[in-house]
Amino acid sequence: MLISELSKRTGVSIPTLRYYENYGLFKGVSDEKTKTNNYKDYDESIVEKIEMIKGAKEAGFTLSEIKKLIDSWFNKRLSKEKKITVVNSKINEIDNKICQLYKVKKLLSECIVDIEKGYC
Amino acid sequence: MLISELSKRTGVSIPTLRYYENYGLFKGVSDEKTKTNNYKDYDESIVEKIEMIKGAKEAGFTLSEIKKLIDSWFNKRLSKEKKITVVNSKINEIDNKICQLYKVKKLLSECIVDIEKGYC
DNA sequence: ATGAAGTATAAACCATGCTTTATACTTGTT
DNA sequence: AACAAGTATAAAGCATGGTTTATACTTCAT
Repeated sequence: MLISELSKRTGVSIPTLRYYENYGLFKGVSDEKTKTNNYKDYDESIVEKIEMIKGAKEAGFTLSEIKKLIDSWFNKRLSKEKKITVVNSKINEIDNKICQLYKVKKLLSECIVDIEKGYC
Repeated sequence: MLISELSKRTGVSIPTLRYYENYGLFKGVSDEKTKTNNYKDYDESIVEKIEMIKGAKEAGFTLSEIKKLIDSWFNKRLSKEKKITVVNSKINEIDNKICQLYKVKKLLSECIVDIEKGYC
């Protein structure tokens, strides 16, 4: 598919998609031999990749972190063990974030009690 | 306490503290009458406030969001009910973020299975 | 009383993650 | 054939959340 469809499918704006592609998060292919233009083609796997990027971003990861994750993920030279190590360390980070969020939630819940008591 | 101690107590750099103060997240007092300087004094409640800011930031809230929360929190003119509404809506946002993090975690766990099977 | 260290303020600078603008080529419709 | 709409690239612009720099005053130890 072309970039406009990719944008529709993922809900990510065209400039942002180009920014991501330029950043190295994914790569469309432009078939230089058979086509007169250099329009790029994006396949289904890229839709999935972008959904993953969106999720990771909402979870608070930076593009640089996401890129590292994707790079190790699709790097054929990396051993299974090393890939798993990278992904597991991200899972740990997510656990920490979840833990942090529960702490803030607790703080805010206490805050509500204080408000009800008229302390603030 | 003075700003350098506040920095030590909270682990937040002095320029960042000044940035936050300037942003309106808290306010030190400089006693114009009794002191020859204009050094500001920060009390214990400000340490707590900054811990809260740190937590909220790690949880992914922007300074602008945090400011709104603090403003409503300490705004005497706001009714109990309105304060509680503001804080509850933040709690909802936190729940959503937690949910999102679990989704990404699930994605990464599936990814590990794929790596083990040699799919990527 | 002098120099090092702490404080304050303002302004410039910087990285991240985009968005906007400008330019140029391609395609598709009429 | 011509014009709107889509694609590509590069560069500039922008908001957020700081850090760095420059300048000046205050305090503290000697």
